[in-house]
Amino acid sequence: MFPSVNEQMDKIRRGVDEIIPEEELVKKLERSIKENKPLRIKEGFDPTAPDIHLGHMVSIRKLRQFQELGHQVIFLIGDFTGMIGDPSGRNEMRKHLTQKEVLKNAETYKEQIFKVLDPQKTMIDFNSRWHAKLKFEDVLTLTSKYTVARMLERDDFKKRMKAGKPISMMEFLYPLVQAYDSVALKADVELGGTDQKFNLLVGRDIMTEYGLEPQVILTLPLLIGLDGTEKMSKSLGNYIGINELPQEMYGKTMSIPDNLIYTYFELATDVPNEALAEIKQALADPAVNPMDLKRRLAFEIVKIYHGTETAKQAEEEFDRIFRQKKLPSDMPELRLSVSEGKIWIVRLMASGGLVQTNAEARRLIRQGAVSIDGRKVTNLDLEIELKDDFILKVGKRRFLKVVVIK
RNA sequence: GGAGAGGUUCCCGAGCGGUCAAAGGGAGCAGACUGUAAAUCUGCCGGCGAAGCCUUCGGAGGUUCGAAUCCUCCCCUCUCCA
Repeated sequence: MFPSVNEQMDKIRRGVDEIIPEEELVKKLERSIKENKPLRIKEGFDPTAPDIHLGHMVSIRKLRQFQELGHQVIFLIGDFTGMIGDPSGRNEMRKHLTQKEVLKNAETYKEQIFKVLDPQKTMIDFNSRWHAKLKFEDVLTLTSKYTVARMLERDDFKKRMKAGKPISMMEFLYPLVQAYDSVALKADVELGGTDQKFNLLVGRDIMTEYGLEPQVILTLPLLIGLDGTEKMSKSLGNYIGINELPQEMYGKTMSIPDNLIYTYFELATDVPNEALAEIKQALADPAVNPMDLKRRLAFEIVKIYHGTETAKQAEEEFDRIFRQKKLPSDMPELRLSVSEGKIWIVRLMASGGLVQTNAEARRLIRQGAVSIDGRKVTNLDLEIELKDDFILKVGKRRFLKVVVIK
């Protein structure tokens, strides 16, 4: 029923940062095979961020692999922990979401994760289910099982203490709250980013305290975002969302720094391990243009979320616009009436949605980024006579077709 | 409870009575170059039909011809002592 332990471990190990401890995972797998019982694989998600991006997909895809191996995935929505906010960095206490909002976000999650996960082998749960019921007494019991010194070992807390940054008591409790999720779910394995290592380890300790077999921890590298330095995140805007248009996805992928190509192949695509090795070699070869590998990467990524055909189209479109410098096959239109006579270039850019403010429009014109039907605009006061249709281009990739209605 | 330090534009971080829409870095955007929305270099980077004006430096008042800078109260944070 289940593949052999070795076979499973091979698959599980790819793209993983750490398995803590590996021997325990092997034992769990052995037992699972013997008793013909799937392992319970858990990962927690923030209820406020239903915009899933490639960074989230690194671990979600790993969950999928566990499903392929026959295991049970528990997709835990941290609607309770969400109001605390994970104490990573500078984020603050979150707003308490209503039941309605939580369910709505959960729907959004489903719609996205099931592009990759198998709904049959996915259990979606909410941690408010147990946390909301805990009495203060239970909370005290939980806190009695861990010490301040150990909690301060968390790298983030340590740094903030040193830097004189605030740590709220609530945040301080966060790892314990999350750890209790594993107790409630009796998880066999918990996945998370490398930044979650501490929290996941607390989960192990707390499970033992509650007389359960501790979960095995699997940490996955954090995917670096489009900027090439920070981890991919919605708040930094350096992400590729899996619901984005194929065109956007392709282009954004092409915008990653070349030195990230391999990592993206490894963490964000399905290319087999042998192909990965080839790619690594090719990247080291000065005769190979990294662009070609990046095109392949962009193609692979779009393919996962939109299918092969669409990925091809995205590629053609990208080539047309950026390599051949031609017009896109499809662009937003702005309809204006001849009766308006003339329109000021700056106003046109703003009303066409090409810029946010007039100042931005002026700036772009000054920088030589604006053209009409291919002719550069240099005059800030230009009044355009509305006679025939024309194409307004701003920068390399903002286009607007102005249609004049007669 | 006591004594200090601090809250600055998207982020980090300088400024400490006018020359401040506020140094520097990051992000972002643009141009050049190119092999790509890579890298690199250069420029821009609150708003307004704009050589003037408006809004911004935790909040509310006040001093002053003039405040991010000084004073008062309030909110928030940190450090040390208890």
